[in-house]
Amino acid sequence: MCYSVSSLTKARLDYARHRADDSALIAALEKELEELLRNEPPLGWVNGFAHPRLLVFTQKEPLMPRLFRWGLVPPWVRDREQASQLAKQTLNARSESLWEKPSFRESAKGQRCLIIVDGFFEYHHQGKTKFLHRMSRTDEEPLCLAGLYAVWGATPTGIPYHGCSIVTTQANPAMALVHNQSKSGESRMPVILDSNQQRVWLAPDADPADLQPCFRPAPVETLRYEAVQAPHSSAPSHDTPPVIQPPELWILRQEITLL
DNA sequence: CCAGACGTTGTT
DNA sequence: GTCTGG
DNA sequence: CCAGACGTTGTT
DNA sequence: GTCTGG
Repeated sequence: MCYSVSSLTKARLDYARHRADDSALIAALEKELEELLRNEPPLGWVNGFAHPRLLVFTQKEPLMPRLFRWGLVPPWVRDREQASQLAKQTLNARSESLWEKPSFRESAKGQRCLIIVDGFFEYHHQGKTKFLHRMSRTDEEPLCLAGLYAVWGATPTGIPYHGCSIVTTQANPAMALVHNQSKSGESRMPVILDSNQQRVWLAPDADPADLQPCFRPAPVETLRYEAVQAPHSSAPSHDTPPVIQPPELWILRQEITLL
């Protein structure tokens, strides 16, 4: 799950308000953000395998906006080829196994981050037809996802690669319906942090037990679940796919409302 | 010992 | 050429 | 994004 | 770097 997101300039800027509480700090942060995003195209739809740059706030510098590529490469990776292979395997990180996986455990200890997007995408299947859905917050705020990051290839020759990974957890009931695999198939969603959980996730001294409560699936009412026109190309798109209302999804709509 | 993996999701 | 999988 | 598949028969 | 599988 969570292999595509959207990340627009407005949402990125909106987020500045949450990262600070006095007006001077907010102004400074907004300035940093505008600088950082000046030449950064807005992404209405982007596939993780394209490794786009996403807006993150790190545990080390919680008030400094950064752009990290989607796809974490652990520091022990030897060569470029292996790095690009790893980056494709680390778009997501299971919250249940963060502490054991060689690719994630060092990042889990000291390189956690917040990843700011305004939506993520998932397919709903009906027979041979699939309907792309976009999930966003009902309160119109950007989504703050739990993330891990790592820096790779800090050599004299090249610029190091900054990569990140989106932490996932069990799907909430609405996501399970949208992502209708039912039965033994387990459905997943990204870990979405409220403002309290954001502080916990970035706390430098947090241990696994402290972080566990962050992994609770977001309440159903936190998100809006909309069918959208699936992009024709897998290339990153400036435009957010438009919302559609196919009659085939009337029952699904009803089921979600009744939750 | 040493080469090879190191990951996730969904099987509609 | 087009679809799928990672 | 981009590499890889794209299929059938018949069973040491 | 560390673990697993053959």
